[in-house]
Amino acid sequence: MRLATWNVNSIGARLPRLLPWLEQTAPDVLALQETKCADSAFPYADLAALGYEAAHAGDGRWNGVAVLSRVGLEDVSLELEGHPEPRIASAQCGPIHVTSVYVPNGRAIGDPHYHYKLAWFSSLRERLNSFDPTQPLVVMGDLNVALRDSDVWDISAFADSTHVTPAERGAVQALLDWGLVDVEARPGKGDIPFTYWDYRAGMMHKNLGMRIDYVLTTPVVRVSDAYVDREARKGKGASDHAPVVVDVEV
DNA sequence: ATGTCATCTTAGAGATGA
Repeated sequence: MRLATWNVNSIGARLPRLLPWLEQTAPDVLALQETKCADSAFPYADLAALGYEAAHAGDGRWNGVAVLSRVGLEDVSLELEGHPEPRIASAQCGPIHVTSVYVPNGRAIGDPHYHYKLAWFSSLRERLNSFDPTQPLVVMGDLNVALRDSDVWDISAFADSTHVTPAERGAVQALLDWGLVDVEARPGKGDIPFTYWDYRAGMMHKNLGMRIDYVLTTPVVRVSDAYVDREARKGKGASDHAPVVVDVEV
């Protein structure tokens, strides 16, 4: 099976890039983040034409997540207890239970959104208690955390910044401690497999990026290949995130 | 690194968030 995750930064704006990418890459399951789309405007028909069912949580301008699948879509859940924003969507997709997550950005250390981010992570970890780490399970999406110093272009630029604090890293580590494995994409042409580059200041051109999009799997999901599709980040009309593509066997 | 992008309000540029 081929799994992928992609923060598309508006599915409406990205549809001319997303649909050809789906045809070319042909994932069996795709987790989307930042659809920025009311459910009534979600392009179900365009996706169905390519063979995908979709479970979408979205309320308009901000956030919004989805799970697309062409191998079945059962037991859909769009809720994280205590957190009404549409930041989680999960479903059983064939043999694997898949969850798409868009973790709050946090904005600045000490900001109310920073505490919200940590609380959201805590709820996500609690939610795992209703699952079995010996079963095939994937949690993927935009975690808005760089686990290691090497996951950002220059750690010295992140003094007093979010995404790299011990508390945020600890929140991701808690997911790993439950039994999830952080799938490491193979490097491209000698580059670090960043997944996000700011639109501003030529960051993509200079490869000043961050690895903040993750595919986390239980160990029974055997990974045969994983890569970041940097081509999808290039050119006109790109998202500021690149997709992460992972081939697995269950 | 702060050089962009997407969306909403409301009719054209500013606010917001990332």
